[in-house]
Amino acid sequence: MIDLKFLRENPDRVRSSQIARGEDPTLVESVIAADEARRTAIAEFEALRAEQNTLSKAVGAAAKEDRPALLETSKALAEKVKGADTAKSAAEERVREILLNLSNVVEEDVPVGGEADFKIIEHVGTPREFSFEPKDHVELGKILGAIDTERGAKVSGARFYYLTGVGALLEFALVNMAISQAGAAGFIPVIPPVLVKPSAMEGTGFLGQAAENVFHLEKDDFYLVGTSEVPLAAYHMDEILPANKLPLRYAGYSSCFRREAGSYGKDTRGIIRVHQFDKVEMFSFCPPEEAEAEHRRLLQWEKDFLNAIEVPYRVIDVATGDLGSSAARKFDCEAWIPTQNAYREVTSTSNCTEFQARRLNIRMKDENGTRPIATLNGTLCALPRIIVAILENHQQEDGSVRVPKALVPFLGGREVLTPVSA
RNA sequence: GGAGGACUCGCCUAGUGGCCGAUGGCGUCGGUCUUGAAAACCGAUAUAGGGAAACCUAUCGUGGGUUCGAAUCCCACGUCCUCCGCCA
Repeated sequence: MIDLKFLRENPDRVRSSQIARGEDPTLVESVIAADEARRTAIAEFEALRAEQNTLSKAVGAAAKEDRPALLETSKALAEKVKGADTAKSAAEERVREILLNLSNVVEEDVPVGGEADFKIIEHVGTPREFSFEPKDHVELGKILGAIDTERGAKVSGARFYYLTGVGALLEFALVNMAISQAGAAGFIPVIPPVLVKPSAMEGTGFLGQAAENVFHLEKDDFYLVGTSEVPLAAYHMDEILPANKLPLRYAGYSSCFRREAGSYGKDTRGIIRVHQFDKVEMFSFCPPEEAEAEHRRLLQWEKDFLNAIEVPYRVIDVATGDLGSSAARKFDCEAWIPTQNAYREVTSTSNCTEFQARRLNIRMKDENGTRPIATLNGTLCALPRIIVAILENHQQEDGSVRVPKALVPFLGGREVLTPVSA
């Protein structure tokens, strides 16, 4: 949710942000009009209410014989107050409704355009030249006894999989490596709930344009989170955080669930796009004026992790039209996937400024009083995709896979993953 | 799932229809005293909204209701605690 006052004072900023995103700029006018109506309604209600309050006091103080007359007027007034109250609530609700449909205001130098209009910030590492025909991760997963997509489909359907043997071990190793890296950077490790109430889902902005991609348990009105960003952001819902504790950084490890509606036919092979996967996510609460710097730090930690697993990747500045509604800016890291001859998104970091915090009613307190706080998130390690990147980039001709140096200690000293006998 | 009990301003607490935005203590902040500190004493100490301002309005777990008037009465829900049953 963007700030009403900011919108009132900078309608043009908001309008151009909406246009850059390819979203409706006329919402700005709607909010301003609704806000006018709201303020009028509030003034009316409050005037009546004040009158009623004084009158009510008079009733209590009045002599017995004067009461009936006073009660007469009071009763009539009570009716009016009720009406004005309803009108006020409706007007406020109206403003909120429109406000919730407005996306966050994008940062000034974000590239404008759609999904394809991202700007490449840098390339790190060079795609390897293979002296043999590289196998894809599905095949490697089979050879290593690490990934079983067939049985995943048998048991749960398309886009499900089992990680087995060395595949499961690889997940544990990567999670431990991620958590230990995060811990060194001051993140508090967290294992959050993955079923959340609508308020948490809505507060983080996932019930808007992203709604079709979340699993909903209708009977119990729970949502399955698509990322631990949700329970991490909502962790401090309705709280005021003291400034001297900021930035507060959390590293959440959880399963993530995504319906992948509208992606039929995309990435149907393998575990690039699945309904359920595990992820270590960084989340940060910090003062708004530090958000941009914090965003850069999150990006750096993502790069550190990718550097540690020794895969080539590039960093892109995601274009306005491809940002989530909460994000003012987003950087993606895309790892090189040899068999696709392409860079594919493996991590992503967003600066949500005060947008999420305002919806979740999270504020900070310093000597100048309470004010909104900024929230940021970034993927440290999305398991399946990182596993894909490792298997495909470090494979050897015989189907074995070299373990990146940094990961070796987390795999009990194992330096190579070797094919299991058939 | 069943039976009870609780929920008040950072914490603890007073408050059963108008004098209550709300008592007192603790904590915190400022001051007096002191070389400094402690103690003692004095004072301050919620949030949001409307208004140019004076000031006004809302908030006692949440939402409804009764009433001229609700922290206080009624209903529903939520959370926590205790006991019973079931269970990884």
